[in-house]
Amino acid sequence: MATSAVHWTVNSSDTKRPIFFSPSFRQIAPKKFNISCRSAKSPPKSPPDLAEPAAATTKKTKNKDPSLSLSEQLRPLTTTTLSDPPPPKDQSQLISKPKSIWVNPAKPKRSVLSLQRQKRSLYSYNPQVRDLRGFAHKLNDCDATKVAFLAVLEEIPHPPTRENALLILNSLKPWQKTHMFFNWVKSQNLFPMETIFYNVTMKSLRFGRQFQLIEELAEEMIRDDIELDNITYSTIITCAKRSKLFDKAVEWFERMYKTGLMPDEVTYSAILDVYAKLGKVEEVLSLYERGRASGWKPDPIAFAVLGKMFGEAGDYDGIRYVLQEMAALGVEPNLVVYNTLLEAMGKAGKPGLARSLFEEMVEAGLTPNEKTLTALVKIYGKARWARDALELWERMRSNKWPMDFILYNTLLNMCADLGLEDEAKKLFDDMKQSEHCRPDSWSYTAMLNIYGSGGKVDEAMELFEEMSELGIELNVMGCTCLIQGLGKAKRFGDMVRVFGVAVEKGVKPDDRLCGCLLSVVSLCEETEDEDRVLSCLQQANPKLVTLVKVLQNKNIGFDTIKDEFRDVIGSTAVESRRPFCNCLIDICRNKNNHERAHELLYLGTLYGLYPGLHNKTAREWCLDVRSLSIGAAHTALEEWMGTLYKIVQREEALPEMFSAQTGSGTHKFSQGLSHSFGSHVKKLAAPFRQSEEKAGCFVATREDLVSWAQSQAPSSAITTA
DNA sequence: GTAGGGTTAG
Repeated sequence: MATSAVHWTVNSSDTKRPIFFSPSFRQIAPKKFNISCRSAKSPPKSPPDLAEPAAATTKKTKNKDPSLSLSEQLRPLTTTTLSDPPPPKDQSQLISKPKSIWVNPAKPKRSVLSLQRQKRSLYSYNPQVRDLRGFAHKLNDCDATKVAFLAVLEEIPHPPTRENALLILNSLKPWQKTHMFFNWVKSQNLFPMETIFYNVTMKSLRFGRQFQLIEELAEEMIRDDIELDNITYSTIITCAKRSKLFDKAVEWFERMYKTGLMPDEVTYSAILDVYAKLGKVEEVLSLYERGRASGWKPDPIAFAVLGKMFGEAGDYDGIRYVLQEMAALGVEPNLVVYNTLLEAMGKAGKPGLARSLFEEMVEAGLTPNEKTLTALVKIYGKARWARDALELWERMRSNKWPMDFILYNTLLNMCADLGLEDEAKKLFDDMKQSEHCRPDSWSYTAMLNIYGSGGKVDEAMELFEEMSELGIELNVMGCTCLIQGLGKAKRFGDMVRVFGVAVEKGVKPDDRLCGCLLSVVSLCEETEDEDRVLSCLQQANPKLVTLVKVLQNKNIGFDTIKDEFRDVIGSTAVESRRPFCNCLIDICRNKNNHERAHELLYLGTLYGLYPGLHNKTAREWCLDVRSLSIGAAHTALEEWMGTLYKIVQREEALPEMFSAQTGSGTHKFSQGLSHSFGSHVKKLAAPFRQSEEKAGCFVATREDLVSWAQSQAPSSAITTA
């Protein structure tokens, strides 16, 4: 056994423990990463080797036997992590030595990263800096053709010595210019091209996402025996990452190890981010730990990477782990870390904790920036925390915290989420008067959302005209909001016109827009209007129109309906399936075609569009219609009453309580499902009454229900399936 | 845009 190998496993007999095995870590170990599953009992058969420990005197360290790639090295870890048996129960040592550090002078552990960050060379002052900068600007401004560039190069004010060339190279902006200048300097053969020239050029190429060129330069360095250092590798890796070429990023990291170069913390956190972006949480954590075991004290950037990763996974335990690690290591979170963690808290669905974290940040003396506030506003909006959102807005204004147009738009979206029409209008006007935050397509969309759902059709149409005048693009969501508002106001003519303009301008109708058009169909009273709306829908989704027509043909049998329905729903985006079914039911009910409505509800249930519609416990049966349209909710109620009637007739067991949930419609613009459902209960003379404690909840006892059923004539009017 | 790493919108 290679005892000098990097620690793959935790030996329960070890007296020295890495800090990450502290009890606090165990309490909050992130999901899917149970370190305790690793045991010394079954280490990999041939523990892989990484590099030698860094020698204090050398800048970089070579690996004597770099035979295994990183992924090969990681594989045993990831395959054993989940399959190994849990460790022995005796954890008393862990608890008694939470702060011990993974360093045993008698048996030094292999390092996975160099603790010394690569030093940069120092610049000496160049007295010609002004001339050279000016010249670089000339090169930046000239035509990007080779001819034009070479013509300007003739005017170089001082000879292109190493220092002069480097200064110019550093001042060039578009990657094409940097690349041309680099090639020119190389062709002059005045001095050997050192690593720094490649690094500067690569950085510029990275701005242009020119990964292929960067890779060519790297290969050229290898060919010409020019050293690739940590700066070279981190630039290559991050360029690949930003171009979403993750396999390339990993490949170059592995190549680096194979040449024996140790990553420093910059390269190391770059690769952590690569694995994080790939969603490889276990790999990231094993790299993190092994870095920690090498004596690395991660900096805020590394923690931002971890925080982002856990946020993307919605993993709240992971977020707590990051906070805990920072506290244990005495690393103060900076603004970016706070921003990342706030965002992560939002994604993990923890608005209250996000709020506390924000207050902690402000108390620590940090000033929130646009990104901080955007994250928080979004969280409050999604949580429907109107009071917190408005208080925050007030604080933003009084503290003069920074605003940008993304924050403005997020505030507008928050207003739409909360139905804050006046506030939205004020924000929108602020934007119009501002210099740098003029309303864009997003802002208009948010306003169309607010006006469309708030029934302010004239205001919405005014914005629509304004957009045309200002040349602001109407996107599919704005179009949907507008059509929704116009449909509700029964302004079918305007609706058809808006749809036509939108399609003409390139809006591609999606399933949400089709669902919206379908809901407008359900609102039509005149055949003429219905035909106009259907003709729009015909352009967007002809199969859906066919289904609407088939449903209205009473001669067509259930099996055909079922086939057509399955066909349409199967090719519909998942989030639009239930709305489609709801609208189809509404359309049938409006045409007094109740039988079809019941068939559709049956089909919707059959294909899983209404999960959780019925909830049964021994004590209570509940009908939850909160995600149903009015027509669908009525249909479901009728269906339920029919079923309950039969159960009573058959004298089967019944619970004590029955309830129907419609929701109370906290949203200002909600349709009043509760009210309409209540009317339908009355119409059916169903024994439910509105609960006094809970709005949007209708309740009945077993006795109510039994006496109701007994009072019904056997040929009850209630439709039963 | 200091030769290299991390954060904002349906």
